[in-house]
Amino acid sequence: MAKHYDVQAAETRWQARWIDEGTYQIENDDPRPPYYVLSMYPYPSGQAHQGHVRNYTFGDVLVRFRTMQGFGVLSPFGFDSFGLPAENAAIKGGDHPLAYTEARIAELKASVLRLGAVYDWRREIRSHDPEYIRFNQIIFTHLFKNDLAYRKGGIVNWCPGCQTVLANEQVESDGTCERSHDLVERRSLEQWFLRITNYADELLDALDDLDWPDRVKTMQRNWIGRSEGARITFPVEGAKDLSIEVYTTRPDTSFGATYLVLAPEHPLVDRVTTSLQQGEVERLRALAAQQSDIERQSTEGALEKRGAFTGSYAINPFTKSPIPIYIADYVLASYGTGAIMAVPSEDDRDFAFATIYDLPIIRTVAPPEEFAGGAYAGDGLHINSGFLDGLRIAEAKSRAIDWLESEGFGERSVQYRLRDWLISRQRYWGCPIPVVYCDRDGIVAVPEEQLPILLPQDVEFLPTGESPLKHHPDFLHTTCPTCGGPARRETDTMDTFVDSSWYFLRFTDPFNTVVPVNFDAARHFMPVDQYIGGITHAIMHLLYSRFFTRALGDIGLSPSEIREPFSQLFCQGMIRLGGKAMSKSRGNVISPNDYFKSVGADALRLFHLFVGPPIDDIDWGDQTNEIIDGCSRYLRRVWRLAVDPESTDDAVVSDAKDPAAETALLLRNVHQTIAKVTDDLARYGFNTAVAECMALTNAITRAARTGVDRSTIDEAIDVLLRLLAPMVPHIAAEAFEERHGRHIHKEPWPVADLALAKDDQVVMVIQVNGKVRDRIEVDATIDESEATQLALSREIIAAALEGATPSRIIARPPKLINFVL
RNA sequence: GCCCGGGUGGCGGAAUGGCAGACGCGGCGGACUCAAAAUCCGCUACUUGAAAGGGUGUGCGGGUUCGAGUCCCGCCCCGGGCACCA
Repeated sequence: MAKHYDVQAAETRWQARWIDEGTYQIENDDPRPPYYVLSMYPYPSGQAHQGHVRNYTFGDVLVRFRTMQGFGVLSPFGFDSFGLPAENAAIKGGDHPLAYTEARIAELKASVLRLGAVYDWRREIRSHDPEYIRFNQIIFTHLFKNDLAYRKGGIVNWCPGCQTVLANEQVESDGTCERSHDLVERRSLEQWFLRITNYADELLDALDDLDWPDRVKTMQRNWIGRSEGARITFPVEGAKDLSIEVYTTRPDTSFGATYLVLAPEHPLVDRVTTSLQQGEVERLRALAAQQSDIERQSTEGALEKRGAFTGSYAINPFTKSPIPIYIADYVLASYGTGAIMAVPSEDDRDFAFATIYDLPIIRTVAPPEEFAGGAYAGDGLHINSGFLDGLRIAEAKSRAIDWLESEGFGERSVQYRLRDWLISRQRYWGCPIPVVYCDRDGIVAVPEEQLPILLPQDVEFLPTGESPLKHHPDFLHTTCPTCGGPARRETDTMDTFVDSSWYFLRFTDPFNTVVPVNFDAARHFMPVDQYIGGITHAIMHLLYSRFFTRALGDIGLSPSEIREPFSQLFCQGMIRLGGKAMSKSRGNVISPNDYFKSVGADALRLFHLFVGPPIDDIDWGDQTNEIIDGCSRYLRRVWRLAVDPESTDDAVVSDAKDPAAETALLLRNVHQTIAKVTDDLARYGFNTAVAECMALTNAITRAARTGVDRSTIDEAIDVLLRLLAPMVPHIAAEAFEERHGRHIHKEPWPVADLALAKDDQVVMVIQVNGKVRDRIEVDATIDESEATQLALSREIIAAALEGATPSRIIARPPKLINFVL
């Protein structure tokens, strides 16, 4: 009597067993070669969605595959459990963020367990755990002491929807908040920053050697935005002690600098503005201050209203001529020196501005004959440029800088688009910044032994837009750790990206209660061999993590030789429903739970692996359920083949051929499949790995019908089950146990015997003038002349040649022969 | 505007410069069944042809090559990222 496969029972039984037996627990002194597979830890949003399923399935396949290959695989899981949704829910009258978050974690964890993804759960991290908070705060105080964390006032991004400031990385290019999509405002506030800019060059240069997708590397390069040029000092005419420094990437065009432009917020604006121009300058400053970034960066609108003359002049050090000083909103205070020299002949914006304000335009690079007019940014010979005349751009640049340096008017300078990372948030549900403000001692970091500073539980969540911590006297009022006098506690919490910037290091030894990172464990497992997650984190999380890994190393909290956290990164495609990315905030989520109940986790996993290349986006559409049913059907077929062979024996015989040849064919198939699947899994070719397994299944079915002996078929089935084990772990385990009483996930990965995999008969294609005219089966060792003779002996070929003698014969035995007339 | 991807049957997708369409979905036909479901077997790019066979075909136009989905040049379309950064 055939054994029925009860999907629910089998899947939950194996899931319990992997945990109970600690199959995927790993010790830090494990003697096997280490291998670290990590899926980006999720924000706990409740039930898993298909994006999670996809991510964790890919990771799980690698964990199980590498384990079977003999690696000591570290596969941890955790939750990025601080964040706004929990607090917003509380404000809307829901549970306390803590209760809310833990309930959502429980839901998500249940889905992950039910998917059959395996982790060393002893290592689970939750960002809101007091222990994790403590280490986060210890790291912060070390960053503070090493001057990598600092407090600074200035213009910052304020999201009215989230009621907090944001890092530059969290503002989209259209000036909206990356979370809430509210228009971000500019406010002048004092905030906490981390000095990521100290690492700008290293973060940029190290990208070259990283095995990451090019688009992610490009995005990081653009974000860091290194540019090389010069700072040039322009003395202000008639004011001995006053000069304006500009940054330019084109010092070679300095002879064409016909005016200067300061950002409206530039500190010298007041000093260079004459009383006559006061009104005009004030009008523009007021306008710029109230404008959002989006308006200010718009290229639309009349430039007439966007600039103002200050009334003063500066001396161009190259020409010694006085040039007017303007202010304009298109010059950003935060980049370079907040002031530019305008060269209208070689810069589009300057050209447009100069045209409207009727400022002189002097060409310093000769444009080509056919040039239509306007600003010319291309290469050419310099003109009107004194000692630079006749030079091309590159040479002129370096000569100009040499001159500036020798004359004392400026120097070579490198600028970055990257700004320091603003990490303070005016919200409750995050890691408190462990600092107090004392009237006597100023800003004081809380000593390590007094950490963690935990969030008070007894707070009220009101829709006032202010952090409840500000109104919690017991939290707010404290004593200064230095002088013991009264002090005020910092009420801002950290950006949750801080939590996720080092959790992968913590995973290597989360049991350690003394230090954030255990050096030995980090050296053993780091860097992460395979990091898997969405492209949405291409800049923020991945850049911050690269920065943290370096910074922690440099301040002695982690081994300093570990510079890069993730040696290989894989960004899976999105899942779209109705043309839109599937996400909880859009409410177009398809829960995996229904599929667990109907077809089971294996079928759903198989679908995600098979449907297409993992890097591509997938559309969840009308056909999706049919494909999932097809996956389920395939698995039932494998079950019957492996556990219930009688059902296939019924159909036997009709096809009986030469059993010896068929047996050899099957064996060849088996070993070719092993080679292909092994290769595919190592390079994320999951869809083709599945296809190969299906093809092998077809071959075994046919072999059973054509009289191949039982032992060869059994051998093939056992290989098939082992190849499938990482992808569909439950049914493979159940079938293998049924057949052998052993645990398939403790079996070694099959190794291809290349001698057996070799074809001895192959199909040779015969072409005439590159067109396929015939194909014949030949010996794989056939040589050129044999192949040619054989091909010429074919009637079809003789007919195609029409008696002519080929002028050329391209022979590529045993695959192809091409007669060229 | 700049920088990445991508464009292959009815659909998802395969193809180290060498048989285009593996594998699957859907469809069609058959076997089993009283019947249905399930399962199994076969066919399934387009076109012409009764058939054998022929012709055409990987977004468009050129090129390299004995041979191009694949390499090169120029376009078109789709998706994504960046964009007063001096």
